[in-house]
Amino acid sequence: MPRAKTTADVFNAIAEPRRRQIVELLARRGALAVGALVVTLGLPQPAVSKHLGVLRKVGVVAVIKQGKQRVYNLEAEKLKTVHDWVKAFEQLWGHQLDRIKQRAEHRAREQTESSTPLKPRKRQ
Amino acid sequence: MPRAKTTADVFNAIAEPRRRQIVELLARRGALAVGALVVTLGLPQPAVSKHLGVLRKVGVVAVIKQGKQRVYNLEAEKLKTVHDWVKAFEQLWGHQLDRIKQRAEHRAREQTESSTPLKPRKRQ
DNA sequence: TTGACATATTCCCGTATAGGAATACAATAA
DNA sequence: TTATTGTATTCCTATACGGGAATATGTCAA
Repeated sequence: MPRAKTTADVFNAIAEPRRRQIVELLARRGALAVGALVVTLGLPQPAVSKHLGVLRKVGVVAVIKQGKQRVYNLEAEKLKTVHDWVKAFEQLWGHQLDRIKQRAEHRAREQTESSTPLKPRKRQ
Repeated sequence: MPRAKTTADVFNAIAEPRRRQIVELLARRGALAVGALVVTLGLPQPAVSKHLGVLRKVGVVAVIKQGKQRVYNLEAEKLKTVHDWVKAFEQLWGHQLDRIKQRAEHRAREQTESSTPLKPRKRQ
């Protein structure tokens, strides 16, 4: 199986730096038409349209027609998925790194059903 | 240019569901040897080793040798990059979605230097 | 040594890209 | 209609994947 499609989920969609840039822009400046994004990003228009297509397929942006323009705006809630996922590990960085690592090394002993006897590890 | 390497940055690395699973496991159960991950994930060992290789290259996990085992543990700080990125959009979801959309539509008018005059948009 | 176990690496394959170039489509104006 | 502007789509190519199978490497014990 190859890599998942970029449109498979939000994680894949925002893996591409340009697409993250687009998200940032829409967040900072509100909804923007394709042309505005083209100018700001300095990318060829088809490239921008393609990236927007990916973001749209995963629901991170939405379009509204406005004359001949297509105005894209951010659907930030869709980023909540990612937020919630990383947030779960928030407590693991910051301060008590050492305690975490110790616990980790401790657990490392009861690995693998073959439970290889390992020399005792100085704990706590 | 093809898609960026999965080892290009943390965003690309965690785009793969199995790798997110590995991260979750290491967070929940502390450091684990490859064998333990193989058992828990139900994946062939080479697959697990490859995923760990990617996570290791971007610094999300670290290895320590322990006998013939390789014990991997999470380096959660590396996920902070992602956390910080999405956190910036936190305020955009939640309640006042409508107000945001309104502002967006408002801004949509001063798009594109060609500043196409657009008919006023019914608001509220 | 040899053997057994744990893990990593290599090779193959079908699939999916991102970017560039060219073109198609849509909406409006004249 | 035709022309023009704004955007999307198609075709191309080089690159990179993830999984499977097979094999290599490493570490310890006998």
